[in-house]
Amino acid sequence: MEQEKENPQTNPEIQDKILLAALTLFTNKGYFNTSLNDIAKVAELDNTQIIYNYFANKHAIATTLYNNILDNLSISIDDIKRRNSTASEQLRSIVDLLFKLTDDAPSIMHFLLILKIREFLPEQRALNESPAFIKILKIIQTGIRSGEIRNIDPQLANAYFFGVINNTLRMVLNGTLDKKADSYQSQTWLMAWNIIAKKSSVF
Amino acid sequence: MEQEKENPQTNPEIQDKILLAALTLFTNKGYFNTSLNDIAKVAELDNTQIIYNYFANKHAIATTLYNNILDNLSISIDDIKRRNSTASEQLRSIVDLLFKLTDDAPSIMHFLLILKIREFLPEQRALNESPAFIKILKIIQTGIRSGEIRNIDPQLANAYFFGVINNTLRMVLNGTLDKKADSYQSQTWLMAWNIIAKKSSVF
DNA sequence: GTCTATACGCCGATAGAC
DNA sequence: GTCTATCGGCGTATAGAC
Repeated sequence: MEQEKENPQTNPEIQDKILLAALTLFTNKGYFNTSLNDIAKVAELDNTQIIYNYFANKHAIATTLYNNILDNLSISIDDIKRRNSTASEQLRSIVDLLFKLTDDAPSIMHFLLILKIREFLPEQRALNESPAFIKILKIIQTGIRSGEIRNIDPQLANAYFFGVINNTLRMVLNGTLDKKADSYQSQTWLMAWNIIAKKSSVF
Repeated sequence: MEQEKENPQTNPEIQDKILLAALTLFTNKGYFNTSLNDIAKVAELDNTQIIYNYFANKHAIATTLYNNILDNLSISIDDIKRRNSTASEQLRSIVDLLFKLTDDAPSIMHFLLILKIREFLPEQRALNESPAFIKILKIIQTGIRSGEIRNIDPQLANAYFFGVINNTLRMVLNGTLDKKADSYQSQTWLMAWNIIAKKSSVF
């Protein structure tokens, strides 16, 4: 009922088209302003009802989107942790990923940073309770123990660091900052990192 | 049609009750999950139709709420500018106001920081184009000219400073930070100010 | 100005022919 | 698996009696 059907008897490309159309529409107009008809049109389906071959209902489309995005993020973070040893390097790589996503896949970042997901997926756990975000908090905790990060409440460090990062990206997404995210990245990273770093050794 | 009726022939207290009920419900459940019936119930009206004596439609309720909140904010900022001379003092007072509001009127801050207003009020200008937020940007620009604030893009300074402030308040509002906003205020102000201040003279 | 009744539109979802 | 037809519900808004 609430999930993606397990055996879509049809083209998996169509499923992707539906998900992509839904992502675009949800971020542009909002979940409640988007009808299944809208999704079918943007996905270039002949018929609205085709959607029901792939998803039980509109809600299931949003759930799948949400899970796909968070799963990918979680996998990327695992990868980053494997490739980098220090908290500083790991956070630096995560910031790198988020800025890249903002330029290359703004809808995904819009979904994560701007949409009020609880409004249409009330049964899903909050973003900061998802594996991806728990892993980020753990990186911060590790950084505090290793002495890289100042000894403050990890949640506060998290709030400060990603306050700077995410707010900058939000302003790129909504056009208040008019250049590509990429052009703000190095400066923004420095600012965010220096807030929580033990010494401002980066300057 | 889209506005509050000019001559409500009835009790203005009822209008306030409707607005307060709507604010509560919009922030708790979201605009689209809130029906006029819900609002009537929370406002303790005998009848849903009474709402139409005060507002042309649901949309007009949201518009009035939005304008009231932004008007009050703008007035408070005018007041703050009158009472304080330096950019640092003015920003400090604005932060003070925002933290107070978070503890005393969380719905208002929830409306400002968490709701995706464009989704249900698409015709309204964006938050950062409202008088209140333009005034804040001007304070930052003044601070840069006077040498209090480092010479960077004012919008970037804005993004960094309020990234820290607003993200902290967001986490208080959603419970990720479990104490009152008040207990994080002085530390958070220091962090935010030191990002944009010319010298870290505050330490 | 209050309140009941009801119209109307939209949209999600189902049924069933092919 | 496609597609047409249609149901049913919800919620906004109107009409009109009192």
